[in-house]
Amino acid sequence: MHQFGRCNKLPCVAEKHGLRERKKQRTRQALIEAAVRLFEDKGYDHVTVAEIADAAEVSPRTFFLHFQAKEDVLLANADVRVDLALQAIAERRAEEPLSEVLVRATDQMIADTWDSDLPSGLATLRARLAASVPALQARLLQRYLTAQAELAQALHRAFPDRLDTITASALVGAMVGAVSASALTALQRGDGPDEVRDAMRQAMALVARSVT
Amino acid sequence: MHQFGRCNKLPCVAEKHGLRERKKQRTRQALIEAAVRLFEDKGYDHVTVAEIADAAEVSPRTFFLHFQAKEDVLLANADVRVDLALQAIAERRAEEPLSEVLVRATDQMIADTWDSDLPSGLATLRARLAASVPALQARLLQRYLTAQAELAQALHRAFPDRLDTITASALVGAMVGAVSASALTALQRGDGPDEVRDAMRQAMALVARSVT
DNA sequence: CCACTGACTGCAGTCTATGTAGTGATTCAC
DNA sequence: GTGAATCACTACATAGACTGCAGTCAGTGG
Repeated sequence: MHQFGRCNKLPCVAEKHGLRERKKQRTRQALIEAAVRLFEDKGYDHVTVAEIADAAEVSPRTFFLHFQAKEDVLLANADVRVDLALQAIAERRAEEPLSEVLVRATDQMIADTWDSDLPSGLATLRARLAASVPALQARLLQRYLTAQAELAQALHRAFPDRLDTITASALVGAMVGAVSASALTALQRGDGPDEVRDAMRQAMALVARSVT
Repeated sequence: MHQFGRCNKLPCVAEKHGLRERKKQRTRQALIEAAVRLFEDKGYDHVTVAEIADAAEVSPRTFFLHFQAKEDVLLANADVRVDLALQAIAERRAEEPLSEVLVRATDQMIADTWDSDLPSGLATLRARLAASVPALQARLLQRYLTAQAELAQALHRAFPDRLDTITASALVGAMVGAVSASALTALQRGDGPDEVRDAMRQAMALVARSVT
């Protein structure tokens, strides 16, 4: 379920960063796993940060050294996906049309979600909790917004003539909005990983059609 | 579902629900005004609920009898009027194409939101704070998000052959995502109300193009 | 071997938010 | 009118998220 020792950060280059760093990542992973398990058991609201820390055998204070807020422990891998999309945009081939870049970037994110979050059930848990816990929902949206801003800026820089700032924002907003909405609907319908991925791709294709 | 919403804005004198109700609305208004003034003075983060309550000459406990959370005091009158969009969908004329219904519904929300926010003196502050305070940002979009499911369902019912559940979700998600993202970008750029509205319309048109 | 960094700890404190038990002013039933 | 019910509001207490500070100690690098 939770792959051990898997490199969930960027390219596994930074893996050899000494014992100290490895310990830190082990603590972080322990916190995440403890949190997920407790959330599944007792529900988000009935789990305190102190409990999570206790289950991970660290001080409560340490939790906040790793995560800005209680909610963030569930969004731990979100940053990686944004980086993937940014990279995909940066790697634009000469004369590659906008629609292709957009699809490639989005497909990267979908693929990563399918790889890491969907099989582990993390995506399902997150969707279920996000639907029922307002604080989490808010935080999730906030994350999406900052990510969207980054992506929009990158896209605007990649196509300075074609896309003004507003259009770039709208395009990214449409893409993220469509993909997450369809994913959420599929998840709530009880679809399996493959079906969820297909729903996301379908949404992506829909938005891609608006850029010709 | 809807609070008694005759007039949620300008001084609606005719609300003669007895002395008790009038007193309640007076303290509510006092809380809002105190909050706005303090937020302008010291910034959102540096104002505590206790201070707001104190300035309004009520107990801190009373604040939470009127508002679910600190953020809500600024969004008190900024309800998302989903009804208008739902109504616009329900009023679909025979043979009216999907894209037109979509645009009509979205335009309703844009126009109404903006019209009712403009005359209020708080609109500017709310926009500025919504663009800069993450917690508010999230709370505001959260309201739109809750509307998405309703809208998607309505759209699916209006076009049962044309739109399956996933596509309807994707479409609504794309629309809301695009409009929100472009509005936020415009706001953060310092645009005035009219420019923000134009940005929203531009985003709407972009998404509308994906349905032919 | 030793200075230094940095992950982690414990504690005290702030602030949001809620539960509980009241009080007093309105409102209603008779 | 008068007693009872209602309800906004209060004071008090508490949970729990999060922070600042002053450390400890293991890991790192010279």
